[in-house]
Amino acid sequence: MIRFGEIKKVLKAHNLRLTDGRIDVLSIFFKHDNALSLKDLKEDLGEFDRVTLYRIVNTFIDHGVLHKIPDDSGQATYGLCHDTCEADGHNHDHMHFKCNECGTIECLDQVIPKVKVPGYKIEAADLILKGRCKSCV
Amino acid sequence: MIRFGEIKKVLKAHNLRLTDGRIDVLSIFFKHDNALSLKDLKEDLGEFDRVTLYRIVNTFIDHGVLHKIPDDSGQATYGLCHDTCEADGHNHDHMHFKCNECGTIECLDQVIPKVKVPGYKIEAADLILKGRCKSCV
DNA sequence: ATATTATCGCAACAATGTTGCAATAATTAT
DNA sequence: ATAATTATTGCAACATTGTTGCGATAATAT
Repeated sequence: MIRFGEIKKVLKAHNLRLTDGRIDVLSIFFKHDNALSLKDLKEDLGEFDRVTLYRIVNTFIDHGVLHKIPDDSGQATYGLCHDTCEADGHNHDHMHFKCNECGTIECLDQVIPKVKVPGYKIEAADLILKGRCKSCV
Repeated sequence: MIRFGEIKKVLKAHNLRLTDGRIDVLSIFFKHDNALSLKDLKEDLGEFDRVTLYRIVNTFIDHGVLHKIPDDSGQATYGLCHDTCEADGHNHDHMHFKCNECGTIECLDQVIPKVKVPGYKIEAADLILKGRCKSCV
């Protein structure tokens, strides 16, 4: 069960107005514990304006509510941010996992190991593991 | 200087016919040492059929000549594969680097550190580092 | 309750992904 | 070297997704 108070808190914390669309989108993310693509969201929402959804997701990214997870399929997915993300910058250090079987992408708790590359200044990293998830092993 | 023999060898090795378009595309990859997007290629090629380019790149991926590097910009880039890639599967373990300054994406020689996640079967990994590249530090 | 300001919904266009198919080019067999 | 075979190209066409502008509408502040 998703509490409205939870949702409200998140939106307020990120300086976002409480609108129906945003509440619906955020609810969907709370309901799932995996990352979702725009397509997933659209399907879950049913009748919903494409552009509005696009803008809601982008606004969420800008305000540190969601983070974008790149995928070589071309279909990016989005995952909920942790408390550490704000409008002025994301702050992620966890890995992602993509299941080759069911296609699900999820955020893992594990932290990306720090690597060094001579001559380069590394500021952030994206690690996407691929294989079989818990449910598909 | 790019040798035609080099190009020919690669195409033949992957069971691909030697066509003008493929030679041109492959030349571009040999000429650069960073990954390239479809847009980059199109610009470099000048007059060139969009669909043909799209198919050439996809064919190259299918046959293990190029690999796709996901990027959260939505614009995927492509990099040359090493000898280990064949039509029946890619075999990469190197990291990628994206420069936040100049936008360039390159393949690094360094190998992605192996990680384990309890309950998951990991078969492959994509690591994209972000920061300042050698030229932009 | 009203003023202010952000968001929505729609139209519109751009860019990219994708398929079918006839024309053409590359390879193979003769 | 030529003909037969097979793969690739170029184009049209359509689907999907990204993106902007703008008036209507809804959310917050006064």
